[in-house]
Amino acid sequence: MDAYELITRNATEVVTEEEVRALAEDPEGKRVYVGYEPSGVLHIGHMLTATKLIDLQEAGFEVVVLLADVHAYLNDKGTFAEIRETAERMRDQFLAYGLDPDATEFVYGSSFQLDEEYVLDTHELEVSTTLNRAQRAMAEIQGGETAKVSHVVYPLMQALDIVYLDLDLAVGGLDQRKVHMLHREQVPGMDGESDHDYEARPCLHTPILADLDTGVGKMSSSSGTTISMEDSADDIDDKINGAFCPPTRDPEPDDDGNERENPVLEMFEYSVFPRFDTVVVERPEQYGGDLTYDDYASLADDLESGELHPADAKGALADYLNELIAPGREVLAELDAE
RNA sequence: CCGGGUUUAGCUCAGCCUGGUAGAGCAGCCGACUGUAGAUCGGCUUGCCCCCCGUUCAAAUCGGGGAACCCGGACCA
Repeated sequence: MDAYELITRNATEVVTEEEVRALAEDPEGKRVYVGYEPSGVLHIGHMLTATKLIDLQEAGFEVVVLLADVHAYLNDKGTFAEIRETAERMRDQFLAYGLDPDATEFVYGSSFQLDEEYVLDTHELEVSTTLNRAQRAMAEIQGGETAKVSHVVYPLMQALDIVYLDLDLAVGGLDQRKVHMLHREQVPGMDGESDHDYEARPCLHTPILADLDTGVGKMSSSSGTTISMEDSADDIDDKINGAFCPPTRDPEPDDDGNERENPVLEMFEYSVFPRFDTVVVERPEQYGGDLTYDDYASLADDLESGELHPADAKGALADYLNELIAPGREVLAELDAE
């Protein structure tokens, strides 16, 4: 697999291909980031972007993980002290998940976002950005709540973070795309208070997993079923077993006409195969014995043809997810024991 | 600052006028059927009715006070 392929695999959107191809020519030492609001326990959505970061490390990138404490504060996630505490737990879990400690820099947002230059730049963006624009950028992140002033400042700061962290590439879930587009449109026109480079950076967007139980919409960490670092092996078995999984890549819409995905296949594609060269599906002799797959496509083909039964696929998915989660689960147990 | 509206199950809401300690839809859970899930059947759970005070034998319901949120007006002479 060449560098560009590795950098962009499983990405639903690359903005722009040309710019990322240029990075792929010499990825060594280039800087990429993802920003996360601190959260006590990583869920599979966090892990999905982390999987992409691991790809990028493999390609030679330096990874910056922004522990966005100020953003979490703006999004009403608790007192600043509480947020800082969960941020530390989050860092440990990312390392347990497989980020290379020598190639990963963890940065607290508050370590630079309160500097005078940064604050003035934020105000410059406030002047140049319409309320509508900022609100639209935030809509996906914000959820159903009524917009607060903090909600429109939030995406402006994200646009600036990419500048202040001296990045070459920004990564995020597809829900971050409007924020990234705001960065690309607004930042290049800035006067800017600092010595950083105010050029627009390319962006890479990872998929958003479908809801585990229905295949409709996106998996939510706040409601419904999600896979997280604190799940026991049994929890994962139960959750995966309950997942929506028709024997097809492309399920029919539900009765209300909502598009549906196959979340079991999505997790194989986006979480399991990027981290394991081969996947063994253990299967009782009566159903034909074990199956081995080297890539996602052949597994999905077998599910569609009926060669691989969904129940067996689920068993294998649960095992591999458990393997990915186990180190983080141990870290959490140690932290909680203190 | 002024005015109007809203607040009841996880969600959307009905009930309030005409007091008798709560309902629907959706969601969720459990079973049956499928070697998974879904669909389909069958069954089940859930409530500081925003808070406080009062009236009453009895308050989600009436009266008073307060809170949160939504919307609007005014201020710009």
